[in-house]
Amino acid sequence: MKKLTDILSEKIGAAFAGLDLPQELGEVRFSDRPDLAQFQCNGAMAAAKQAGRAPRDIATDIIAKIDKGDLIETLDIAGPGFINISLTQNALQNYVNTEIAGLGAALPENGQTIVLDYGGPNVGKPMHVGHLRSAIIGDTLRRILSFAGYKTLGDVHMGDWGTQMGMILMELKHQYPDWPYFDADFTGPYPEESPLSINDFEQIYPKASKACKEDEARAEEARAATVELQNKRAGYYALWQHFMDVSIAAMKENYAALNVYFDLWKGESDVHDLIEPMVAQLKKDGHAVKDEGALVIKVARNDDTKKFPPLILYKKDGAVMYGTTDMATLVERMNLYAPDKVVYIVDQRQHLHFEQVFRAAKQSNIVPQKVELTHAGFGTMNGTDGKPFKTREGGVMKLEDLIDMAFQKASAKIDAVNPESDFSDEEKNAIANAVGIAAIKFADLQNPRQTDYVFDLDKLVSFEGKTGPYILYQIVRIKSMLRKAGGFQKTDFTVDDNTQNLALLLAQFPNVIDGVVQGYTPHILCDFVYKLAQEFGRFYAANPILVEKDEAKRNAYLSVCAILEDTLSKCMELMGIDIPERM
RNA sequence: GGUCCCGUAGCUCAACUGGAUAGAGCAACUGCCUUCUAAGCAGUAGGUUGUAGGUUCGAGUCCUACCGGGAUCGCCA
Repeated sequence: MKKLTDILSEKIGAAFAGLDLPQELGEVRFSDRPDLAQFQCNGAMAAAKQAGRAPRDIATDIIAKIDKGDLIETLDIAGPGFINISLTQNALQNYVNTEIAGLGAALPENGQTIVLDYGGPNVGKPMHVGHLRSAIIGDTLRRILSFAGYKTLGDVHMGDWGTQMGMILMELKHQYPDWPYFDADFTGPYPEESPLSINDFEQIYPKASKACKEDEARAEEARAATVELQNKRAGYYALWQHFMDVSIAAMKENYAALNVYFDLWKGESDVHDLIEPMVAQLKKDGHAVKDEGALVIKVARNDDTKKFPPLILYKKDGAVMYGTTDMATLVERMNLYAPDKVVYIVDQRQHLHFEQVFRAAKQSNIVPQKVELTHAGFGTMNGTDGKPFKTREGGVMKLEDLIDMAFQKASAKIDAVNPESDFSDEEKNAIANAVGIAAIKFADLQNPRQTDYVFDLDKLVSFEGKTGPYILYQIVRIKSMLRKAGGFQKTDFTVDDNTQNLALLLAQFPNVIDGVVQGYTPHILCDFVYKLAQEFGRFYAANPILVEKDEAKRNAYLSVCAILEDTLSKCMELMGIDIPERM
């Protein structure tokens, strides 16, 4: 899937080189003035100073050196020195047919392995809307990187080993002191059934958290319990095991509903046994040192412009922190997968933490220098008041409640739009589900990854305008049309006045994929698929296709629609959004 | 206080990392269903890109100052 802009850049770049100017100046991009040309090159203006000549003169010389061949239709200079380029209809058509049409298959493997760390649900807490972004962005990046040729490994990386576990254990001890799990003399065996269901956790954690905040003794108790759990005290460990079973079952349900998948279901606890040897080695090599009662790795550098606190391996009470498990997790990942890149899709507020971990990992050679460690942070989900999102009751909205809300709304919409539909209950539910999930995922993904965004429930379950359901709708209209067309003579993509914009958009697909891969920014794909769907909408409204009398034209347009369906569907697939046959 | 991020249409956000006339959606207004799904299409209106300077052929984008908002800065994650 070679980029059209690369093909043109090579050609123009060679002309620059021929004038003893840097080849990079020949970089060509899709034009932001489509009324003037399809492509533009701004290099002549950039070259003006260094060449000591007027930009338009340079542009004139560049153009004179270029053989238009069958590729370029027009090549001219505009404004201060823009070089405007448009392709011949044939060239554009060939490109779409050879590089874009039938792109169902992923790109060839590039030999690189990339570990993606996303999800990050906590054991012992129900999943809420705050878990949405990491899951959706991470899973989409996994799909896109995979499509782009990487070997990807998505790891859910559960929070199952931190202080919140001690807090929950102690809260339960206060509520149920008679449970055998808390009896240090109990010799087992412990019950096989979990004494708690996932719904119980809704109450327990908030209570535990409140107690620890208000009462230092309780906080201390929780910290101590955490250490004991991490040392695998039998009763605590057995109870913790129940938390795990119950929580993981619930997580799997939530993630499956969102079409979010993981290759690895690892958690902080999985690397527990790696911590001791890792720390021993770090001490031996002089990386880990005692400081203010804790064992730390110092990561500050002389040229730092901000304060870099050390990474704490062991707190003064002996418990490990998430930095410790993150380090040990890197040890494991290097051993098991030897990735070229590790990307963390985690809240932006943890950026400093990851900078610390990355420095520590590189300083100690736990991670080889050439391995790329990236924190692809995402912004906070704020309420309409601009503060971190909370429900009216002050809590957070559960993920399954959000999903159900979207489902209900989609269901009502189906009834309203088509009251006499022949949808079976089963099909209707499937459609409502697909529409609801599409709405939620697309609404989230279209926000740039890095910035905070406002959690607006109405917007999240909206079906009109720049939304997931809009795109599904356009695809469904194509499907419906192709069904009604029955058999038709399939042709290549034909470029004419009515399909030119579509062709030009389709041609941007490789640039879009590349853009997402470079910046880990899925919203670029959202923009693309929306524009494409919109352009189809125009085409569809302007050109009645099924009733077209000219059979060659009818076939050609139906074929264009088929290629559009493939591309649009591919984009949705890359976001893990299912498409119904009808809606 | 140090460091970093943000401020673009009434609202929510884009703008391919310095390019031409700053674009979408929502909300508002006007048209379009006896042609393929109106969850749609076409159109109108809406802007001194927080303010003031600067850098240059060219600034929403870079620099400086100020105003306003946010994040973060050692034993939570």
